[in-house]
Amino acid sequence: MGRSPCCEKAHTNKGAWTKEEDQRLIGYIKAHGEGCWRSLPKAAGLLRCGKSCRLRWMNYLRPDLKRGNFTDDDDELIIKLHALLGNKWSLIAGQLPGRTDNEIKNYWNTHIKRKLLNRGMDPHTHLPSSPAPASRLANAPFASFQSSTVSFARPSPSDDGHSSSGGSSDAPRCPDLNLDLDLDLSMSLPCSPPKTAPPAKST
DNA sequence: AAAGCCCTCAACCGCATCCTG
DNA sequence: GCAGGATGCGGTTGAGGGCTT
Repeated sequence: MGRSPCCEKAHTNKGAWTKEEDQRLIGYIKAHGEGCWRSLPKAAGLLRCGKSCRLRWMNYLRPDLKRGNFTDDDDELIIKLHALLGNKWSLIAGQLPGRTDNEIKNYWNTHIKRKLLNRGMDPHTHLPSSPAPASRLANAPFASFQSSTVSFARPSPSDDGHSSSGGSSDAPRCPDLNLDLDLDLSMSLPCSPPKTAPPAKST
């Protein structure tokens, strides 16, 4: 089916945002709040698609964003969450206040993937990428997490390959596991302090 | 000092899901 | 119950910067 474009592409800017555009967007959202992304660009005087505005705000302009410097704890948490959730970046981001799904996704692809590969682990399955001796497993902190903490049955993301976007029939939102994330995570993070602070909801 | 290569991050695109009429 | 519209998510791409040769 021909999906109508989300905006009049002929009249929208694309590419990097300018300072002025940022200021307009920030000013508008401060005055009117988030929401109605489709109509926001026009109302704010921006020649941008609503999706682009939302993305810019969510990933870059939001005041509560914590940028740069992932800690080792963050790394481990992301790895564990990825083992639990797969490529559900927004869910993972939800456990890391101040971080965005895009940021985590990029960080995963650039840093953590390599980190896991260096540990001899497959970044998709979180299993040893090659038949590894037990001693090697013991060297990987996450391996112990795998075997001892994560005993839930989760079809490996790359197992079927087409788990993309969870577009499978009538499955509920998180079909793969019982997502008591808040509980499970807070009690299964051996290496991180009780940092299960809920997303900083100011006001 | 210059050229080429690699890495990182911001942004875009298309699809899936949710919500409302 | 159905259809259409809006929003959110994940994958992918391109530009810019830094590093190496």
